[in-house]
Formats: sequence, C-alpha cells, structure tokens
Amino acid sequence: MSKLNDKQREAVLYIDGPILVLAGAGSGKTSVITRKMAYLIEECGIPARHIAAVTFTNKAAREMKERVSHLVKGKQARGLTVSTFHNLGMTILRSEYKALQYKSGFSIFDGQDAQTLIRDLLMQDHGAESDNADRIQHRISQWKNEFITPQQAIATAEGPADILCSQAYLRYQNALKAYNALDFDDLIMLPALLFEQQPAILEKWQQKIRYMLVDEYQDTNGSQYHLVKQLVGDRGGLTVVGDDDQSIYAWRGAKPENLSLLGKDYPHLKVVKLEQNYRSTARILKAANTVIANNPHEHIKALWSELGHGEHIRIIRCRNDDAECERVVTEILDHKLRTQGRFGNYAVLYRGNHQSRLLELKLQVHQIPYKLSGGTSFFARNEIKDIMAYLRLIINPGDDNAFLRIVNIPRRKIGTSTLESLGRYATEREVSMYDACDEMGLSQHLPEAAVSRLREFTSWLGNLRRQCYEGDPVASVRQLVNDIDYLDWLIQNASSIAIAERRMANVHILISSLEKSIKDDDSENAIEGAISRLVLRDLMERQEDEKESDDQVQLMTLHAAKGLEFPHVFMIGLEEGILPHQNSIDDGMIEEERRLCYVGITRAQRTLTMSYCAKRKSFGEFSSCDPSRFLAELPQEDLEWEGRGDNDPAQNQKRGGETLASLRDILG
DNA sequence: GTTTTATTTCTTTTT
DNA sequence: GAAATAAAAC
Repeated sequence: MSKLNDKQREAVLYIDGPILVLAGAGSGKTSVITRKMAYLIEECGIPARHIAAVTFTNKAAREMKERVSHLVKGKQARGLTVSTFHNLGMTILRSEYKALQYKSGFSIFDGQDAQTLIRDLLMQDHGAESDNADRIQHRISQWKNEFITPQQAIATAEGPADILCSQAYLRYQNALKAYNALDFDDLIMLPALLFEQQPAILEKWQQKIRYMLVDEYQDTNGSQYHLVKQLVGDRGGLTVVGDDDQSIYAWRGAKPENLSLLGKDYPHLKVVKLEQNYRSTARILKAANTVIANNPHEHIKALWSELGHGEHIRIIRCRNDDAECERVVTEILDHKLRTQGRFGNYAVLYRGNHQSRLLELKLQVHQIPYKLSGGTSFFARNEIKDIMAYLRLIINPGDDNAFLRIVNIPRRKIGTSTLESLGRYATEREVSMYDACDEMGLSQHLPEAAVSRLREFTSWLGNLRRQCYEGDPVASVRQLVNDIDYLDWLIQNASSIAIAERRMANVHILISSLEKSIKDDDSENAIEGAISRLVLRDLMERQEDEKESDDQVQLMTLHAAKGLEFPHVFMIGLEEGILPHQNSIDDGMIEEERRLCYVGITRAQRTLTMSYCAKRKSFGEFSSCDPSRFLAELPQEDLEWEGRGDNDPAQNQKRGGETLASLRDILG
C-alpha cells in the first residue's frame, strides 16, 4: 500500500459504495484494481470467490490474475474471478441455459459463422441478392449491444431498410436457437436479459458476486452496462476504472458516456481522479495532451509526469511504404546497437493489420526476432475452424453450420446438390441435417449412393461422439484428426509442405489447449464446457512456449496496444486516410481516430518516433499520401522533423489550415 | 463431383 | 497483390 500515491490509496480504501476512478493513461489503474482486490480479500474479509474483476481482453485478464497472485498469499486468492465480459457471460449461461430454452453443449458462433448464417437466411427468403448481409449483421450486433430484443427492434424500427433488418434479426435469432447456438453478443445480452426476467436467478448470482471491479469502463456497451448494474444491485459493491480519452471502441457499440452516466445511477458515487503519469517522459506526455486537447472534453484532466523532459519526438518522412518499413527496422537495429538494449524494448504500432506484412518482411531480412499480436486471430484460421467445426458437431449435432463446413472435408463425395436436398428435407422434417441423415424417409429424396455416403459419415462421427463422452475425449479427438487424414488434406491444399506442417502444428496447439481446458473443468460434462470455452480463449500456451525468447520486437495495431507500454515506440503510417482512417474522415468520426492516436503516443515510455510516406502502394497501385492532420496538432517545439519537403502540415496550417489535398485540387 | 483457371473484391479497428 | 468467388474444363 505504501507504493501507492494518495489518490490511488484513496481509490483502494473506499469501500462504502460505488466508486469511479478516472485514470489517465499510465496513471497506475491496474495497480489500483489489483491492490483493491488484495485489500478486499485480506483486510475486508470478503472471500475471494465472491469477488469478480472484469476486463475486455484475455491479455488484460491474464495480467491482472498474475499480479493479484503476487499480492495475495497462498490459498486466499482461490476462487477469485478475473475474466473477460464474454467469459463471465459464458459461465453464467453454462449454468443457466435451461432457463433460456437452450440445450447443453451449445455452439458459439464467431463473426464469420454469423455472417454465413445471415447470408443463408437471406438467400432462403429473398432469392439471390445478399450484398447487404454485412450491413444487416452490423445492425443486429448494434441492437444486441444496446440491449434491444428482436421484438423491440421490430416495434421501433423506422424506414424500410431498418424494418428489413429487424425482421432479419428475429429470423436470425430463431435460427441460432434452432441450431442450439449463440453468437458473441449473446454471451453478454442473454445473461442480462435473463437477470431482468427472472429475479430468482439474478439473486443467486448476486449472492455469488458481492463485489465487482470493471476495467476500461469507457468500453462498456449497453448490454454490459445492464449486466453490471443488475449484478451490483443496490448493495453498491462496485469499482470502475476508465478514461474517456482512451475510448476507441465506439464502433463496436461501446458507450463512453457510461462513465459520466454512472453518477445518475448512484447519486452518492465517489469519484477519484488519477493524474500523475508514471510511464512517459514529460515531452511525450505533452504531445499526447496537446493532441487530445483538440477533442471536446467534459472534465479536463491534466496529466503530469516527473520523469524529466526526455528526447524530442521524431517525425520521419519516407519515399514510400517500403522505405518506411526499411527505415523503422534499421532504426531499431541502430538504436539497439548504440544502447545495448533488447529487441523487446521496441514496439511498432499501426492502424490496420495489413500494414504488418511489409514490416514482417523487412524484419525477416534483417533476422530480427519479432512478435506479432492480434492479426488474423487464431480461431479465424481455416485449419482451426475445420477442427472446431468437428468438435462443435460432436457436442451439438444441431449445429448445421458446423455440419456443412466439414461434411466434405476431407472429400467424401458429398457435393452441393446432395446437401441442398438434405437441407430441404431437414427443414421439412424440422430436424438438424445431422439427424436427417439417419431418417428413413431420406432415401425418397436422394440417390442411393448419396445416402450411403452421408450415413457412412454420420455413423463414423456417431462412434466418435460416444467415445468422447464415455472414454477419453482428448484421445478421441486425436483419433478424429488421424481418421480424416487431416495432414494429408492440408498438404493437398497448401502451396508447400512447410505451410501444411505449420497448420498442422496449429491443430496440435488447439488439441493441447483443449486438454488443458478439460483438466481445469471438474464439472460432469467437462468436454462441453471446454469446447465452448475454447473459442473465447486465446491460446496462451503458445506464448508460454515462446517465453524463453521473449526478446522480440512487438508488432501490433493501435487498438491491440491499449493497456500496454514500451520503452521505444514507432508509429507508422501517420497519413490522412490511414491514421485518421478514410471511413472515419468520411463519416466525420475524427475524435475517435484522435483518441487512437493518443493511445499510441501514450504507449511510449522513453522515445517516440512517427513516420509517414509520400507515396504508398495500395490495391497494387502507387498513390500519393498526405501527412496526417494529427502531426500538425503536435507541439511543434518538441518535434524533430526529418526528410520534410514542402509536404509540411505545419506550413499547411500557416496557410490557413487548408490540407495539401485541397491545395493540389486548386493547382490541378 | 472435382480440379483448374479467370475474375473480382478487398483493408479499419475485436470479443 | 492476395484471397475469396465464379466459371469452365475435366
């Protein structure tokens, strides 16, 4: 406790009611949460199993768990819940699914699964055109995030397009239920809905969770707000931590105004501001403050640091994106050599995942070890989706989505025409496609050969299902992968054997993660819980393996960098259309892009380097770029420009704030 | 039903 | 300039 400053200590010690901690970047908010948990357990006598801390990412949850276990000795910390919102929702649904008329072993649909389902439904209803599946999915997700049911959506929808969406929402939700499946948004919304409808169930969970701590509260959406509010009840055991300047998830339904709305729900809300930054040099902090000052603010907070001025912030202009990446890489090499530091001290941050490609290439050329976080998530990979589909089908035969994905992987000579007939028959009989295969009447609608191929598949899988439930599930899964000759399939479909082997290695990572997950679960149907939870897990054992070689340059998007810090940070692609992203410019959503820039700047502890290009290759064609407006918003006296021609945003501003693009237009 | 070739779309950001 | 989709050939 002595390591905390006055404000931090105040936030930890206050337990008489709900408290909001407004924590600026680098002000030690994770310390507040972890120490508060320790305080609640050790000093206030609240057993760990009655405390829940909620975060948004697995990474944050893992780190928090680790830090608490260092603070709280021995067995006292046992039973403590530190999880993501989605994992918490999952835990609730795993025990309450019956009240929602779901069956055990339900599947979790990711964004891709959800989209194909929507596309299929659209196809069934309106024939061909399905180019708006994307929009509909987004709209449905929006409703779910705002805690709006299909019925409410239909009742309130205005305009033909929105009415269509609301009908699709109802249709989609019914389809999910028929498949015994949930999407990511349901994991939050359905528990909240259940709590609202069935007070007895709510009370049971209120008994379990007596104190709640929520990290990054500015990122909560409507459904998450309801979930938290109901669990907390009028007992008021709640600590939330947040920073409206770091709200970068409004696009997925986050409502940063939840921060200021908290005072309405709890009139006696205690508010503590943390303004001392322990992370960055004064210059970096000043840059961050100057940029973010361009956004409108409700409460002004003044972040300050005692770490000295530090070096100037460097802005480097490059010929093109290739030169940019090359430059960053040589810059890292050079700096590391001079300072005798580690590769792990450097991070390169960018707006979009695709920007990592060139960077990776350059790092490989120079033989620099690097770690790319995020990107195409593990579970979006084809080989993982395949095996996951098999697993899903094992615990949930009603999952037609999974059935369709793997029924012909590997080739079983079951093609589209067979599946179409099977699908028609299954809907007519109102059973799943898997069950339809075993029905007698099927022979009337399909040729003999097709029927026998389908039954060969289902009887084989049926066998495996039995083995899974009665014997050793993990061994059965290994058997499965063996039976289908999956490595062979991968080799056939990959451009090289090395790539196929890499993919096979991913499958093994998945299986060993499943194994671990089963061990953690002592309930009776451990496989079901383990497989469902698998989708939400990030495969940390991979990181554990790589821990020995953790001296790697960190590569990630600005979004993924939130909550992290690095001694030396490079931000690349500071260009109009990229860091404010073009879509955001078009929709006038500049503030969130500016916050994204703010998040990037505040990741840096000692040095910060930003770069932009004169030209960039996109869509395979070169096009010229303009430096980001955010560069012009930085305190110019703290900058050190390099390679700057007349492409100068500061000069542009002197000319009256006109962008270079508009000048070009005028000049032709 | 499967394999090969041509064409088109695509790039925000994530649980 | 890749990766997904459509069309055509096998």
